[in-house]
Amino acid sequence: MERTADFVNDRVETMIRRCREAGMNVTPQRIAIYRALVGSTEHPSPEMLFNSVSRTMPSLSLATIYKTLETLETIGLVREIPVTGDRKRFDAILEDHHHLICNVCGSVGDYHDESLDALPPRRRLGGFVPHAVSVNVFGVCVKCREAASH
Amino acid sequence: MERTADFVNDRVETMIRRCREAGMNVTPQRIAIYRALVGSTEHPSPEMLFNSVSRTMPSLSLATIYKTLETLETIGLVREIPVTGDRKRFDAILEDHHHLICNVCGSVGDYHDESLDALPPRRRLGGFVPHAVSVNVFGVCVKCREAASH
DNA sequence: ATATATGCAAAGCTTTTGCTGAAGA
DNA sequence: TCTTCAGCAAAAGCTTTGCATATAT
Repeated sequence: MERTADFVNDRVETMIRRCREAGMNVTPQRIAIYRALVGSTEHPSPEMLFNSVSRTMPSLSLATIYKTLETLETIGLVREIPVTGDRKRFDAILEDHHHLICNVCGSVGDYHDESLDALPPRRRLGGFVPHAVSVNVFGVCVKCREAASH
Repeated sequence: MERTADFVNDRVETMIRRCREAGMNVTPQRIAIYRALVGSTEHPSPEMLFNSVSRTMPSLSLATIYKTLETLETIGLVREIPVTGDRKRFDAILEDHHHLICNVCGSVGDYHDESLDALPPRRRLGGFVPHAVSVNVFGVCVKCREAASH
């Protein structure tokens, strides 16, 4: 939870509206999972979400996390992000932005750059029809750099 | 196998040299797996490599594919590429290039663009030290577009 | 009241690991 | 000859699925 309460509440309201429009039930689990995801900047895995949400909702099951993420993905509220490694990672921020991926610890941070947002090739690429562009910058994050210098 | 024989042979020679330099044995399995990977443009998963290489080397095991990919990755001959989905995908082409990812069938194609190669932020990004940049363009590939129009 | 979702447990897949025999240097 | 590797089978880990109960509308 690293974003402002106003931002998160705004997004949650939208999410509730979109669920109703899609004819889906609005359950406490769905709200809590979405709230945790939209409030986080670490692009959590299902397990990370489970650990954080189940603190306040101890009956929550990991299966519900998976089902909810898939459901929210189908109505365009959540997306899986491309990463290497063993766990899936998700994002609830769908606006153009890019990712800083740490080669040491695997953390995924956000990175905003309008010059990159502008670069999506809107033209066709040899028959491939582009919809969206995602830039991954690989390197070493602040924490790992500091840890290495000790 | 979609690249020229000369290109592939060249890379395989380099790979053999690098293995020796690293004090590793050069086995038929390692050569065959690397050859299949460097000769492919589809960024194969371990299973895809297994299917293609075991045609000519029936005794090959999937475990060897995994072990070999990891070994080759540690000496910088291979890398895992960031994708969504259930399977890992690998690339033996380490030079700057980017990926066209099909939202329909999950295929991963190459995409070369010098203007993108130039954009890696060489400066630090708020403490994050960038090493490499990878651009993923999501969209619909030629095959899926054609299939959809029938 | 009815349709939908949750939670549990089991199953399914991909990936990893341990060990023994085989092969490279 | 000595070290490293391949293959097998078993284990481990993440994700999905089926079903009964609980909940949203």
